[in-house]
Amino acid sequence: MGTPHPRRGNTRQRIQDVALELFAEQGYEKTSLREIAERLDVTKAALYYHFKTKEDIVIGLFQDLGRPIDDLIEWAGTQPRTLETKQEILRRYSEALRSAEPLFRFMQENQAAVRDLSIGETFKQRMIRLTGLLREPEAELTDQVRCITAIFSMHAGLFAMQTLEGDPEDKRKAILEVATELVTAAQPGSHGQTLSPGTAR
Amino acid sequence: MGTPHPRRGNTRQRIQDVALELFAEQGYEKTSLREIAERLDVTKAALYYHFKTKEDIVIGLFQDLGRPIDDLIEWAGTQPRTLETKQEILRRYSEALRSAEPLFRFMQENQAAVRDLSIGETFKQRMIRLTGLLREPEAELTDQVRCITAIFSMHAGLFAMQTLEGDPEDKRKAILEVATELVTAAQPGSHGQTLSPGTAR
Amino acid sequence: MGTPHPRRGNTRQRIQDVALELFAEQGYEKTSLREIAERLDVTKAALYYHFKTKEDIVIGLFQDLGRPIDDLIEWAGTQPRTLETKQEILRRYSEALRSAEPLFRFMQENQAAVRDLSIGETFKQRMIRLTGLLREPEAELTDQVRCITAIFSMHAGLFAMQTLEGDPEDKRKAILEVATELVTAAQPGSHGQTLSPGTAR
Amino acid sequence: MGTPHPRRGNTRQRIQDVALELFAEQGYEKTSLREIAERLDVTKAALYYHFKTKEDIVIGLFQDLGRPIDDLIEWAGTQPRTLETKQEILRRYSEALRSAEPLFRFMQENQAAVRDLSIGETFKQRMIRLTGLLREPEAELTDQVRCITAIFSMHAGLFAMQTLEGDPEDKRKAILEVATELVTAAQPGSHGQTLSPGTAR
DNA sequence: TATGAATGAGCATTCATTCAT
DNA sequence: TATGAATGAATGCTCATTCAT
Repeated sequence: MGTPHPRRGNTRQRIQDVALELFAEQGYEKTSLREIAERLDVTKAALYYHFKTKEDIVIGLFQDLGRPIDDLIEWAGTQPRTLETKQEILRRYSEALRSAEPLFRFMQENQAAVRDLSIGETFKQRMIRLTGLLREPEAELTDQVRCITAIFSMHAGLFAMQTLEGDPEDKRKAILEVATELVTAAQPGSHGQTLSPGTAR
Repeated sequence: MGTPHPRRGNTRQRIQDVALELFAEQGYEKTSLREIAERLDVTKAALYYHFKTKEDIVIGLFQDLGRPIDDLIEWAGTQPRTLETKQEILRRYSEALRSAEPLFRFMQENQAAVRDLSIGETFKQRMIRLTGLLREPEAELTDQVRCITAIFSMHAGLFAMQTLEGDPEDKRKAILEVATELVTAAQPGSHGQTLSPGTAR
Repeated sequence: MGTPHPRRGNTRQRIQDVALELFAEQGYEKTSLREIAERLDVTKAALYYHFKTKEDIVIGLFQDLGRPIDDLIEWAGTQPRTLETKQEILRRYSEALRSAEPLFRFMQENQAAVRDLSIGETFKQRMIRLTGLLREPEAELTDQVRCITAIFSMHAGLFAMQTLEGDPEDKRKAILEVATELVTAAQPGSHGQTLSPGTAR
Repeated sequence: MGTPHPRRGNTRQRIQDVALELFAEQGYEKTSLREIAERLDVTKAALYYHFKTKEDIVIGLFQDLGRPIDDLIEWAGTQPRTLETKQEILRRYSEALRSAEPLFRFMQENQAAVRDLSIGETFKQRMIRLTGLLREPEAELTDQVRCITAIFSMHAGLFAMQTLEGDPEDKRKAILEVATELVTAAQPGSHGQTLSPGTAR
């Protein structure tokens, strides 16, 4: 009675949407399957038809939304390790983050929880590979720190910059500019150079 | 001394120690009071003699270990907003982080969980005040980003730099140097300046 | 032939085969329809096309495989209550057990579960009728025990004799011999007789 | 209100009592902790204060009630392997069964379920050791079967003999007598002997 | 002759918390 | 300064079953 829910074929997608929303908003552990189910007006058992476990939902999200990062890493692996490549990596990473913001906020804010989900290690490996593409293992420690900071400043952007007023897109560009600057300064032979005004677009 | 229950009367302290260790290691939600009690070889009820709730343990930790940050902020409020002050803030912050590493790792990795603990907001306010002391509200967006990044790169240091080999103390100094550089570059009138080699100690 | 789905149209049979295998191996309650379906590479719903309920699968098994016992009882009812008849009953029962071993092991090891399946009572009645054909109600208590033991020693053979080394068929014959001996000793007027070497084949 | 249940100190015992009763009556899997708790008028959580898992309840029962069998086996191990010893083993086993009847009925009727409880293997080992004390490994197959049957006829007594009318104690003695007879007949050098009237008491 | 999608009831287990002693 | 015993509420998950297609 009422609307007796016609078996819509998009339930799996809807579960993922709601789950990500709640995970990002309240945290992974605090979000119960009951809550997700209720919000979708289905039973918990329905969730289990589509996903084998709660963790499986996260895996699904990661596979669907984490793809751009994988692509980026793969692409970067084929490029020469030039400064230009590194700058392009940052540019693309910035965009990838924007397109999957909730997922990354979720990972960022639930590191402890995510750590013992199967994807925790996967994700960590990705980040290591990504930073590995930016830093030169033989460079000075500070330069390596610059590169890693470049990446993580972008993550910080997901929440720490909320305090800043201004158009989100402007902020994103500013963050990218600073990150680019850091990577540029870390480039071998660039020491003592002028901080270039940046070329982020 | 040397007994399994050294120096009676310090149970409160021991609870905090074990709790912080477990919170940082496994996450706040995943750590149960049963686990803490077992590890201390007391009953759960004993925990409740010393702390009113689970959240209360965190509050206690924060009051005891978060103090240096409070002091830092208060001190900074009395100083002139010069570049030197900002550099000194970073220096002190770096040290504060080192001395309370597990607490900060815990906060960092459990943001979602901490957010709806009473100290969540408190902590957020502190960070806002802290970044407020570094950045100039009228400065360009990129400069503000530089300042915020300076702070958060230090947080990232708590885990992201594990991938880097080298003495932890060396890494800390390198991170501080980069942060200092960022804040320096953000200083009004410094644009186009040479990146100074840094003065972190 | 030889394909994973040999001879379409025999699904009902295949369900019974797999179900019995799993029921005997893991127990009735521990075996879920999901498991059966997965092993057959069909959906749970398919099972419901062939059987109205889980219990129905057991009923089906019983009807198909329990038949020899029914036949045996019916046949025995028409025979004179002589010692020879009783010996023949044991011989036939031994063979019936062998031919439907998994079913009997299942019943043996899941008595509690089977008890509140509709066939539980049916099965019990059969056993009562069967022992009724061997024992003489007016005989001494020990003689009655001998007869009942004769039957149940054969059930024990389904698992308890695993510990014994030797060819299964040899064991079966030995069990039959002992059972025959018991029934023979229970025969009115046989007391004080020599234990005959047995005539089991 | 009503009788606000004074914290009685015997809850653990009461749990075991009710659990065994229900396990024996309805089966292990079919008996839920909710049911046990309700029957005791406590919450499920209270059960978990006393037992770590459902399985743990069974383990507790086994430790408390299975003791006599352990004692018997240990005692038997110290005795000479004479016919008299074997007869005494049967006598004691018969009594042990009587004193822990519900536990054994439970094991008997829930073999499948018990098999993958930790005590399943334990129990099996006990039975193997027990039968090992009766049979002579070098004897003929039929003699070995006789010995194993002797033991298992007693188990059968727990349910199969319900059909027999008569005082339970009389039945027990009759079963013991038949079992004794079987073991006696299996004794080396006894072949062709007269079936002795038995000496069970 | 099946499947895809779902349900309702239930289960074992865990948790933070309470309170009399 | 603790403990023993318990609770109420929740959680993730599984199961047999249904039904439209």
